[in-house]
Amino acid sequence: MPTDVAPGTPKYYLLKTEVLGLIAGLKPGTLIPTERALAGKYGTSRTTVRQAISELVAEGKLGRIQGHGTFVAPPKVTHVRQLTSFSDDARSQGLRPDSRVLGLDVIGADSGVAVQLGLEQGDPVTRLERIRLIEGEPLAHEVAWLPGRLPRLKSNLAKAGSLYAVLADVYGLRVADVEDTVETALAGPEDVRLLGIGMGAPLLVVHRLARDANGAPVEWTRSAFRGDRFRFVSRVKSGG
Amino acid sequence: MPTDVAPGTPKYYLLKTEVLGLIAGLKPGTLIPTERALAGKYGTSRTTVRQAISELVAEGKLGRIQGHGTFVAPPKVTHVRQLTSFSDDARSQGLRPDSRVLGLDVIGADSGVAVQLGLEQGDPVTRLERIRLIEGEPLAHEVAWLPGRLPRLKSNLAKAGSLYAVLADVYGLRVADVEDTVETALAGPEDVRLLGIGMGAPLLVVHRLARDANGAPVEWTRSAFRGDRFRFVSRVKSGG
DNA sequence: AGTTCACATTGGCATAGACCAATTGTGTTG
DNA sequence: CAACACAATTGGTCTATGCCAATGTGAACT
Repeated sequence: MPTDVAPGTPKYYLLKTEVLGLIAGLKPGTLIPTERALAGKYGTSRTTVRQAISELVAEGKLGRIQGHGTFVAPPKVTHVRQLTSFSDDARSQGLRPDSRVLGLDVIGADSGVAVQLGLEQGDPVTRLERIRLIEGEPLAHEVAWLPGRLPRLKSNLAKAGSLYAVLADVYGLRVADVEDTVETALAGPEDVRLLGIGMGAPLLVVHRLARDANGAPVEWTRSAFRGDRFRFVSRVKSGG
Repeated sequence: MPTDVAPGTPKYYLLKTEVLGLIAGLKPGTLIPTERALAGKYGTSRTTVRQAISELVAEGKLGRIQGHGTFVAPPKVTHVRQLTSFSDDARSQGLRPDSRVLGLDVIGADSGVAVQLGLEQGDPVTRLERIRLIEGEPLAHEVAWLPGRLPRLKSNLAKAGSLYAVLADVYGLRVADVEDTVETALAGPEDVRLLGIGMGAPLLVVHRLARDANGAPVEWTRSAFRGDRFRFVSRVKSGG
């Protein structure tokens, strides 16, 4: 461990940089020593080792599986969050996207959804809940609310894959502009279950409101992306 | 504490929801019981209380000051990350922005910066390091690299405030489009020192590459925003 | 009245140890 | 040879405790 450090730097942070050096250049998937081994090697408690490793996991540098071990994580996936769909974007990077529908129902809008979509509370909305996967790994949990009923959406969605394509081609709903809100959040039990991540793992939560050319809301979506596996890119061109 | 919970839910998570209920409706700034008091009240160890509170702090729900206490945090600031400047955007929301210049030098480009700006390693670049404040609170740490030398930038910047305004009006550099990459990161010692946050606090790190109308790089910036105090908004209009 | 200093309080960091849960390898059994 | 049972290993959670660092308070002293 380094000796010439700024005073006040916590020991777990030194250990963190130590482990970072340890894994530099290693291939993703390579197992690193166990927590107990690291604690012994660096003369610290397992608690301290866990804090260091927890942060490296949160940053996407390491992954860990209970009963198996801690390993070097694969690099983050870059997601260009434009009008393009999740699927198209992934494919353009040579990645194999997939989507699993967890639920598709017509329900009464709760107050939050009603406000966003400009409806009255209780008005019928279509709720589509999906898990987004890349290379077979679940990376995002997405719940979309669409105004009204969309008959046969499930089968249409199965055929086309992309929600925006189905909305445009089948239902004549064209998205003209979107507004995304991006913030950080921490994984709760549901995120843990659906995404296979650890409690408290950082998430990038995106709320999207899509409108058609007349400004009428078409879609209100909440997406929770794994913060350790994702980064977003947005491009903006000047009007002038 | 709740009794009818999903099996396998950690105790610290129950405590977290408990505290969330405790602070619902309280004004920002209100002090909550001390960690030791909560540990006693809920029959847990202080370690567990700290884990629950740490996550609430990371989510921007609580804040804490050593020696003082733990308190309800003010709501997040929403930042519309467009071509508009930080200052203009804050002002448009009725907030008082400020900027503190930490450093302004001409240096030789390191390899990373050279790649982004399309220069050779060692070519002169102007490095501008700033802290961004809103309502007197430091919320972001920003380092910008600009190709070449920009004489008298410091005084011009002091007059205009906005970097983009100075670049356009004084140096004739007009930003035509930008590409932002947003990802999560965790605060290290330097972020802690500059932003007054806790070790390991979540950050929203944005890398921006700005180009002029000819596609020539104008600016390469790394910004670290406090993830507990910020959310980003981006609007995209369809071309068609 | 103002300043200084000691002390109690509160959060920050770290230790040591215990038990649980998931995984994996091993050996036994059918 | 396949299937199952079991034990070892490894990460996940929690307790109990100690000391440090920053803050605020109040007494003591100019």
